Amino acid sequence: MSLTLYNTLTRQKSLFTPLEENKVSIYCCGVTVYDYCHLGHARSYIAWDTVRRYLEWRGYHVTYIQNFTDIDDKILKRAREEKSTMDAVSEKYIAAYLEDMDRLNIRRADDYPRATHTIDGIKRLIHELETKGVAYASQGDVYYSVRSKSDYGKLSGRKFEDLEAGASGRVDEEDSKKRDPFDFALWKAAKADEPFWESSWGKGRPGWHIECSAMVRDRLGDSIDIHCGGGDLTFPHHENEIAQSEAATGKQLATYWLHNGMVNVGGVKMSKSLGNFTTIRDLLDKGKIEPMAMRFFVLGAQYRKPIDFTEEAMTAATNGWHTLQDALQFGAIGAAKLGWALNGNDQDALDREAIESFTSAMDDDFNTASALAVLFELAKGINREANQLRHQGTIDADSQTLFKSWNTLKQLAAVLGLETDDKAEAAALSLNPEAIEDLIAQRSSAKAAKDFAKADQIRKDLKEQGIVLVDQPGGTTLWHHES
RNA sequence: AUCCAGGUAGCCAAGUGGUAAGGCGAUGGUCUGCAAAACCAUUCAUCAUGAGUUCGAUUCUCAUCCUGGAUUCCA
Repeated sequence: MSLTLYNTLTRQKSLFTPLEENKVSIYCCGVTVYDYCHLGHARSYIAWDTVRRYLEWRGYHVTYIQNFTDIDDKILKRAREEKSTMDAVSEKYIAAYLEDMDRLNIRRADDYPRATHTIDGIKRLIHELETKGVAYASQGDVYYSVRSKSDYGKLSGRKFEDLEAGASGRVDEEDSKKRDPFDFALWKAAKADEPFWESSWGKGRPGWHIECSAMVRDRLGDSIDIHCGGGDLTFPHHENEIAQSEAATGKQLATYWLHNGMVNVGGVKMSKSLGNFTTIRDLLDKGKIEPMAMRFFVLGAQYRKPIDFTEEAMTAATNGWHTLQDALQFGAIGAAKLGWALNGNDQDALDREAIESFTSAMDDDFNTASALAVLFELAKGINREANQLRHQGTIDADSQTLFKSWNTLKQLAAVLGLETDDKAEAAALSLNPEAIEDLIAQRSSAKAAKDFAKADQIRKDLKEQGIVLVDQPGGTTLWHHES
């Protein structure tokens, strides 16, 4: 089996071959920190987190770098609005970003470089481009000369004629400083009351695209394996990154370019500028959806496809996740009633067929939707046995076989970042079984005396503590933890 | 307008040159004093439209229509 992925650069799926055997370097375009993250950001970073987890599970040693853009017009605007400073605004939203992503079980990057911490690298890169004659200074600004690069447009599939068609009628205030309207800024002269850095071109700050080129080089080198980000960054951002980096180094910037599809609302892209966004913390804090259900929602479609955000979809995702969650939490029940030893290191007890199906789904450009079907197959078997155990006190399957299914499910779900809260599980299991049995006995007496009000009250009380009672034929009552 | 991606059951969503995974929902059933939950079963697809290639296409090619993204900050 071999991993194949869709490369925006070549417009087709191709075999994944890292530059260095068993090692993968990933650079992911991060957020501009001037506001809280919305579902669109969640989708993107859940997708890349899953890619990273899968590659590691596949045996690669992954280095994952993601930047924060902390110098930008919108941050400055926000700072003025909040009567704050650029730094304070950045810090606030970086902290918020990390909080949100932690809740979605998105693992922290190996490093989070920031534009403002990479000024030297940025200036050095611009100087190199100037020396090579592909960049020029103009009234305190520095521009990249797009036409100096013969393969400009190779990532987005654009030709200059296409660009001209789209640019017609648009007049940029910077145009007077540019030699060509398609040239873009590497360095911008400082405006009054804005933060700036000293440079040989005068006081100023970096343009948007250059920071990523500099940070990739600084942290990962001239060439990396995977560069990823939202599909809306393909042009001009990633196109320009390629232009700058490759002009400077003469080497290919990234072998694979991966782009995730957008989250739509009512058929239109969710975006801050349109104002049709719902923040992650709003969804999570208001109990509209659980973190893992949000993750499940995102994983329900292949990462390149657009997905629609609707109330209905949130409900469906929640219900779907609960089905998997039930099966995942069966481990605790298995330990309590079937004597399973959960030491978290059961590499041998795995369902090979399921592992293979899962791997072949994920090997095909990270097809999480298809991979989830494998999880549901496993969950189905587990939940059926769980039902037997709850209702009859026994299971049909062999305990070891069942353990194998559960163990496989647990591992594969973790590869997708779908994990249950073990602490809550443990807390629930710590309730005293004797006390529960005692209450069940009281309820049985009440039922025998036709005092159904009392019987229902006992059942209700237990329910509030997470204990569900199931009456059996013949008068016995089994109980289990709510999952 | 140009470039890119896509149009699969009530909804979401995989996939394949030989008539199509999975999830959600719905319906019925098991169980029960009544429930709830869970489990079991079942239901619905001329795979956007037209043409072409082929023994055969939903899957390949072309055209058309529709949707989204990009061309301006954007995950």
